[in-house]
Amino acid sequence: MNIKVSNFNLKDTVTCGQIFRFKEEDDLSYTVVLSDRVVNLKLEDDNLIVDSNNMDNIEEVIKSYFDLDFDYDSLNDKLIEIDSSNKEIIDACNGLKMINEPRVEVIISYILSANNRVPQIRKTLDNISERYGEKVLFRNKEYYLFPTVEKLKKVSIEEYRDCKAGFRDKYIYEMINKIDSGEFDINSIDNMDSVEAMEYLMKNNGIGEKVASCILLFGYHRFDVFPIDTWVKKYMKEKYNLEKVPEIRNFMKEKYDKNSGLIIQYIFNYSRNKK
DNA sequence: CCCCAGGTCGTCA
DNA sequence: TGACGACATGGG
Repeated sequence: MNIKVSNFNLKDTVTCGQIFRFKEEDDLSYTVVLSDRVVNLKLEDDNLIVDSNNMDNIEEVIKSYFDLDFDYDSLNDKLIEIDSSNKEIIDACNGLKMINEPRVEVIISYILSANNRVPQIRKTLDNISERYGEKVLFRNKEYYLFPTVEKLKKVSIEEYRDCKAGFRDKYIYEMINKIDSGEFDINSIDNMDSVEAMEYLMKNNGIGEKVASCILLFGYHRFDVFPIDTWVKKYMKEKYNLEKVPEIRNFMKEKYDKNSGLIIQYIFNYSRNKK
């Protein structure tokens, strides 16, 4: 089926480091494992061609996951108004959307991201999914959904280690069990402002400032938090001669306030692609 | 064999 | 608070 889209940059949205479990196909379409199904997406002009093993409610599912109904244009205009040099950065990844990732998956994914490389994060997530997630057949190939908490609560620290989680094995184990017991309530974050939400997330082992902001940005659509990583640091050093994280944080907060997370993601993408 | 990765933790001052 | 080494894993 087709979905009419405008200003949607499928490639950058999928590949810019928000999500890990996707594959670029030979025809330049993207196969992505969502929470309850596998989808293949191909962009032809303003048509998003969607295929899936489960087409129920597919338009709503895709629009929600890829944030297609959110108005980015006016935010982008605002960012350019604040600093006209942002035009180059935004143009470089124009149409990039902030994905709405399933919450448990985004928490586990970014716990894994600490001191880790993207291919390794992906491999570990695939291992966990293959061992404990539901198998799905799509276009004659096997895929595995990210496991439910019901499944993961039975997984031991050693088993996470076997999935190559490394020293983060215990963090995942603890987090899943807190989610299962209700000690950590993934939905209570909706009722917190971002400062409270950061504190709530960072009470857990394995979640620091960087991981917490990724979780809020990609899992909770919070544009007022922003991860500061090596690529952003590099850009800030070159452009503004800012090196320390607190300095960068204050600078961005003052300059962009509620939209710092969005411009940071553009900067990340820009800086990383430029190499 | 060393270095590092979308960092965080524990420890020690 | 702030600095600093350790930490699993795998690729360069």
